Amino acid sequence: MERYNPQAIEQKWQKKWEQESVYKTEADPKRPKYYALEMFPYPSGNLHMGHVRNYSIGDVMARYKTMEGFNVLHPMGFDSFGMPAENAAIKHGVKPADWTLSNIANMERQQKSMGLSYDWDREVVTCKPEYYKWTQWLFELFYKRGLAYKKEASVNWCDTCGTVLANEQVIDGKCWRCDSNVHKKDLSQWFLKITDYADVLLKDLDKLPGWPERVKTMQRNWIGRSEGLEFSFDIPSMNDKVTVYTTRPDTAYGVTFLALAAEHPLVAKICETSDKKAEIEAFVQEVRNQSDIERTSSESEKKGINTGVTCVNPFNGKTVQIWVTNYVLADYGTGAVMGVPSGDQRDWMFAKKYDIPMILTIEPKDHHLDLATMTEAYTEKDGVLVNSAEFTGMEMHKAMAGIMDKAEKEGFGKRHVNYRLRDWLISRQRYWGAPIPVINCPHCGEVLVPEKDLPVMLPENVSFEQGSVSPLAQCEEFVHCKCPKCGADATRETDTMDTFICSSWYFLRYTDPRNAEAPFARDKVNYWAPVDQYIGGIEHAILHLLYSRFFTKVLHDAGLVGFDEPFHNLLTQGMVLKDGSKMSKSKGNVVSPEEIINKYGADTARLFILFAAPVDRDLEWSDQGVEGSYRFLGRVWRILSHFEEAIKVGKDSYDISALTEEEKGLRRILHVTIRKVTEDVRDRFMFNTAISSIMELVNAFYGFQDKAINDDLVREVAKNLLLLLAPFAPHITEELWSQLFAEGSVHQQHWPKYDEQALQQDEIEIVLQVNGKVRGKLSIDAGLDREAMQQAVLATPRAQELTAGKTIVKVIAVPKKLVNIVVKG
RNA sequence: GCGGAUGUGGUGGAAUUGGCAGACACGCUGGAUUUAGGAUCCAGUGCCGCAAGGCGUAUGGGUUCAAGCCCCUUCAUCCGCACCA
Repeated sequence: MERYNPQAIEQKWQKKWEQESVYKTEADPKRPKYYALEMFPYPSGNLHMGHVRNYSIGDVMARYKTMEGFNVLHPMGFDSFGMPAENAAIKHGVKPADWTLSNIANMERQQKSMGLSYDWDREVVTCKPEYYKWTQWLFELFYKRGLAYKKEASVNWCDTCGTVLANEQVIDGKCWRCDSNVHKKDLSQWFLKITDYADVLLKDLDKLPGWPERVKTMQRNWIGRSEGLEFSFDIPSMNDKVTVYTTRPDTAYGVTFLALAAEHPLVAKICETSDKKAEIEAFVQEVRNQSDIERTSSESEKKGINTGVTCVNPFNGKTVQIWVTNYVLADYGTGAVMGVPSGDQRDWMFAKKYDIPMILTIEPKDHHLDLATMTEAYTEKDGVLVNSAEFTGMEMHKAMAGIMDKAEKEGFGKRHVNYRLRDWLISRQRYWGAPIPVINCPHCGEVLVPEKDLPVMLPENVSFEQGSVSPLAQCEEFVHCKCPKCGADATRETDTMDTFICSSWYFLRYTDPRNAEAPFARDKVNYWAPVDQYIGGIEHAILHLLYSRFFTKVLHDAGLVGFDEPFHNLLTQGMVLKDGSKMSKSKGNVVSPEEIINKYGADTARLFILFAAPVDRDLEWSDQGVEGSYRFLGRVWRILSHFEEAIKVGKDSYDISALTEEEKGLRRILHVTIRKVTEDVRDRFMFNTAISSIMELVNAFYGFQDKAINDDLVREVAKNLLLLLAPFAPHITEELWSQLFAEGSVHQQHWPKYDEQALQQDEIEIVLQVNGKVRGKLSIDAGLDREAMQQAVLATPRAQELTAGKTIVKVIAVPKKLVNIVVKG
């Protein structure tokens, strides 16, 4: 046999697999299915190592499950709408579609060079009309179900991207994509009512044991459910009311002021009649000029202004001042907060600064507090009420319930659940996205584009000028249309949808990708979906994974799918690092997958990336490590070449009892390896240790390189070695399989099963300990029970020597492991 | 500040249920082969020590015959959330 030449064999097999449609899949209700999915990429132009890691993990699972007999769906596609294509158009004058499609072509080529087992016939590209038609159709479904609406709101605006952003896309006050500062703007925008699903999105996280705890925690925090009381203070001078929300109704008797957000509608109303109008408005302006980061930092100084207007605490009839402040959030709760300095640290600091009185209402159970000597608010969630009328003396949790009952009974308040989660802002003032299929008619108002007219196509001839308004809004032929209801002249919605909409349902489209009548057929989606194993980066813990769950639940409620969670199991892979930090152009530490594949082949690249670290941990790239993986594949090639004759003359079925002890030892290692690799891949995603155990098998095989060995055993070892390695290194195993076994593709063989008999040993080595310290190793009969083992060990010369002149206090024997002799003296 | 994760040789990492710490690999050292280099094959490689032996899984303590693993303390690094009333 020739030398291992990855470049030659990899291309050969990739071509052959494609010609013979080896990875094509069809739904087959008679067979158990397995849906393996990697997060589809944005077509930036080139694969990076993170992609290689992602796809390598997914490909191992898909190939392994196929060999286990599952009907496997393993598709790929492109999340191809978004800003970068438009930026390329602005900068270089290329059309976003051309830029995107040529990037896709290049990335597909790179993906194909990895030898991934995708069914390319199912490819989904979100920027193609055949796909975004259904994205628009789904928008209309949401609209019809009352889950899509337009409203005027204070929204996040990114100047650089020239568009609004969803809350989830603002990271530390900055744009998730371009990292520039985000500020608030009042605009009329489209939202999806994800808040209607807040509770079920939260609750159903408990139905996902196959998700990392970390991701579930992040989603729980993001949804941010809290229970409390909403109640109203009367404003006698204005004949009005102001409603507050609190999770600490037990402190309601300690209210000494009322705090409003600068944006609260009451502020403007107060200004209408107030003689402090100018002062208040100046303060409001100052607050609104602060950046989001400043405004929401707990470190910022708490400031406010007394409006001079007062309101009445319905619990105790006390009159308190209404303040406008910079620390109350306008869009959480009611935008108004009861101020209890003794029970809340923020209120404490505010009251200290402005000399607002305090009332103590909660004390610890074991001692009294004195406002005069306190240095901070008492915020423990444990204590007894004081100064609280009929609730004085009551334990705080009991009081909390009692106080809420009182508010509800007397009709000035109601128990209320609040969420941190906001509705999803989905309109974007950009061109390269799916147009929102809505027409604005002067007579009929908002009208959906009829289904027969979908998709609303993106026009091709638009101009891109940086800093201008959305190209779509400038495109006359796009904007002007007739109202589908009354036929009058009307205008189109010129905003497009957030690309996260496109990616919230793509995994369903894969099940029926060419359907022209519907987003997917019910039988197909219900056969293949939900996804059995989803694999991707942790960066989508909230964004994509929350949105996809939301979509799935809405589609479930609409009867389109028979399940209500999209991803059964989730694996969040670690990052690929170089020199301790994430690969990036600016750091100059990028390793190009294409170069690595050209130099060593895809099998080496895949093997290294799977071997170098557990899948969920960050992986440090090592050029020397890659060499090591390449060397290992060379070793596999050489040892099988060396045994070529034996493999070919060996028989598949043979008399195992004829093997020598040494040969039995090798056979035992083989079957231990089969067990280990199976369990590591199937149960634990421990690809690194699966590969290391295959390496041990190869090392053991080398031990017979210059020795006489049974041909049948050689054949058995070689065959199973290739089967075990096939999911990790698909090309080299296919090539060796075709040369040595020639029974069709190695990837269409059955996954090997280990032989329980082969694992048995007559003699085993156990450890001898004295007082817990290792003092020797002994070989004993494997069949001995605890008692017999103890006797056998104590009788050995080594044990005698170690215990001579000492009193044996106790002997602990662990079958097949060790004997520990506890001695004294 | 709150929540979560992680911490093991020179390096990446292994130890699945409390039972031989360091599998496998990188690197390094030596040997074989080779005109030479490379490649390959073999052996060695936690630290201290000539050895016997001792020490050793971030820190300090505890439980246990036995602890990387369980409990408590402290520290470090990373991630998420963060004026959410």
